[in-house]
Amino acid sequence: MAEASARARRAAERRQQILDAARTVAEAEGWAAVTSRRLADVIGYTQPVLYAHFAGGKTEIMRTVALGGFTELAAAMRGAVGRKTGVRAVTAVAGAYLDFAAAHPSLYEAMFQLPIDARFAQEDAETELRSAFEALAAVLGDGHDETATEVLWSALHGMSLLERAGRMRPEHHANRVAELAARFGSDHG
Amino acid sequence: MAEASARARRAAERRQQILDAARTVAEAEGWAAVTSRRLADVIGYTQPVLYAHFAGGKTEIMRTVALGGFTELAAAMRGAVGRKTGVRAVTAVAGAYLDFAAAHPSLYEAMFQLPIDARFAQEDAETELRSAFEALAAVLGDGHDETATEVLWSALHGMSLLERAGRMRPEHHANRVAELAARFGSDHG
DNA sequence: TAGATCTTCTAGCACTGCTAACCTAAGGCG
DNA sequence: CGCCTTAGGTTAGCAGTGCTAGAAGATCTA
Repeated sequence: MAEASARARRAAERRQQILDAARTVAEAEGWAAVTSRRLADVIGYTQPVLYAHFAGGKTEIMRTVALGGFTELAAAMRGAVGRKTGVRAVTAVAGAYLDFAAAHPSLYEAMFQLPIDARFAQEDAETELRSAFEALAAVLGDGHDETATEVLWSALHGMSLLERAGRMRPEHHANRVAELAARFGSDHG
Repeated sequence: MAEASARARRAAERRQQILDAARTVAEAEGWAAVTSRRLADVIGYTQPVLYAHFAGGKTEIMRTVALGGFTELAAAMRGAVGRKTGVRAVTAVAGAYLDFAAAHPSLYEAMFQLPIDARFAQEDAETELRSAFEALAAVLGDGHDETATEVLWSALHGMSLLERAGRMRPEHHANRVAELAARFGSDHG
């Protein structure tokens, strides 16, 4: 028993090591640099060990990293909003969202570029995704169905990607957030 | 001279062949299937021929395909809007945009996932990009600076990606377009 | 017809994700 | 204690990727 749990613990530790390595390398050099040989090197083992912990290979590793990202994003949004309401709440959540995407571009990429196969506005979605969606829905206040939240999410997602891709004028970042908050912070039929 | 132009014409034809092949294969099987060997096969030559026409390799081929996509997108948006104004114009342009993205997912992917290195709201941007941006700006009417257009573009871009990724409820597509039009079709300080 | 040039191919490099087969070290048990 | 099973790790290799150097072939020029 003690042996078995020790075994399991060591396995869990290495599993976490792999995830940490993947995220670290990805953030530093992009996902293209996250190769199986590279990860094996970082954790001090050889390639096939990765497949012992993640049968799905690189894809499953990315997916796991991505789910952790949703948890972090949800926390960041909730922390930024606090007890604010209306335009101020939307401004806060938008700022937190865009800051998160800008600070962890590779993590964000894994979260959205990857087919995680789940809708946000759906009860049986992964709890990580659902939690992030609800943090966003909260700022729109009552009287709004989930459609409005989907649209707000769309705008934030698109903006973060276009800003990162250099398609938006960087000096107008604050203006865009204000514009967005004005259009989503007050009511519309 | 006639020989030289014949030579040039044949080169241009093969160049176009390569672009067509890339787009066809990409639309059918995704960009991962667009390999240099595959393209060479389709046009009936061997790999190195591709590099004679596109020194930048696969990246340059994708970039060229992408620029053509912007021209098509701009035309689709202008055609859909016609002489409409206000909420009806935004609805039309949003519909055209999202339809385009849904109809040509791989082309759209190349247009935005690739670092084309240009901002939309910028005078010296590639004319293809600039044209598409202006088609979008037109529906917002006068009295709006380019910030509002950037935000609208963000929302459309994000929505098209999230719908394609399966993160949005498909049956609420029309609701999202209506929601978006309501928030962008009327004035806001 | 001889020579220069332009075009195309063969062959191969260094890399990718992934896997089969072997080898070794540890744990369970008579 | 010593055997035997099993889990964990390794080496070696497959099929595929983008890309390129150098040889061979076709075509136009003089």
